[in-house]
Amino acid sequence: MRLTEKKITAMLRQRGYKLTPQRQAVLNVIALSHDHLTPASLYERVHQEHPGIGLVTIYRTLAILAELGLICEMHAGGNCRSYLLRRPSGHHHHLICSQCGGVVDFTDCDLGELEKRLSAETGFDIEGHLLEFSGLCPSCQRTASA
Amino acid sequence: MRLTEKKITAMLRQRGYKLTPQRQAVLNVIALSHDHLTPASLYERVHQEHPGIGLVTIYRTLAILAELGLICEMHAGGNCRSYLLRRPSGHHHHLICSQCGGVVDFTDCDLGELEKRLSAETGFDIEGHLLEFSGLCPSCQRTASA
DNA sequence: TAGGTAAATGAAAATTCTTTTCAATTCCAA
DNA sequence: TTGGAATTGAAAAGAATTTTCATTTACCTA
Ligand SMILES: [Zn+2]
Ligand SMILES: [Zn+2]
Ligand SMILES: [Zn+2]
Ligand SMILES: [Zn+2]
Repeated sequence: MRLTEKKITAMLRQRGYKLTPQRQAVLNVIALSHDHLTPASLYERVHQEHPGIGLVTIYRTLAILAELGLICEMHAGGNCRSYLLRRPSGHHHHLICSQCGGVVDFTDCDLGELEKRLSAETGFDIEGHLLEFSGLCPSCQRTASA
Repeated sequence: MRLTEKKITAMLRQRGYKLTPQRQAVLNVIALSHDHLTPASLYERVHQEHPGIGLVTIYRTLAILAELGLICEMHAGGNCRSYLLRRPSGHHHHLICSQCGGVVDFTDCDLGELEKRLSAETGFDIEGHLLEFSGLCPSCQRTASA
């Protein structure tokens, strides 16, 4: 069990959510994974170890984690329902490998200047931004060139 | 009929697609709209003028437009199936009003430096990026403060 | 300017994907 | 322990999207 998972279980309890074995199993898979997971792929992984756990529980657990802000939503590959454990707690973005789905976080997006300029040019009151980079991770680059 | 729509019908023909009244109606709505539209909202608008046109045709037309690269996919609001006519033909991004859905394009994202830095730090071979700003357009700001 | 033909259409059925319902079970604070 | 609210899985319901198919239509060619 990782530190991140401990923190999460604490947060769950804090909000009155129970810590069931099913949730632990789902959390474990999410916490240990470094790629983004769809409900279906998460279910697949969880199901291997715990065949009793249903897809409904996956959806419900994802809803709770999203509510608590513990997971990040990914958009790579045109999929709006792919999630990753939130690792840096503050503002950050993701670099996603288009081959293996691996994700690396980065925190300094430096979009302040651009935002100011756009705001001035368009009159928009800018509230937020979505930024993601995609490419090939070092490991997948080797595979590709082999 | 706008210039953009003329170009589009030409591209359609070029690829062997027929120019049916149904497609013209769908194109017309997309070309004249400045907000992003989901298949359902597009259907709703098209249906008002042309009640015979079915939702299936909307989906099929969207698929063609996407294939030809004539529409942009939006991610704001967690919806991966919201589209907008592609206005600048080159690389560009969007500024989206979270209230009315209006979209403004901008072309100079200046992410080259950041991309270089991330590439050096992570070893990723970066292929592309997704960038969207969201906020309130001038008109919706007035409504909000009233 | 017909006529032939491949493409397109709409309705309905079939697939996904996601949420709701509900009875049975389980966590956990007292 | 035990009471009670929260959670679970199965099944049903609902929403979104795709496929199927018989019929119609655009548009190239003669
Ligand atoms: Zn990779
Ligand atoms: Zn940022
Ligand atoms: Zn607006
Ligand atoms: Zn860009």
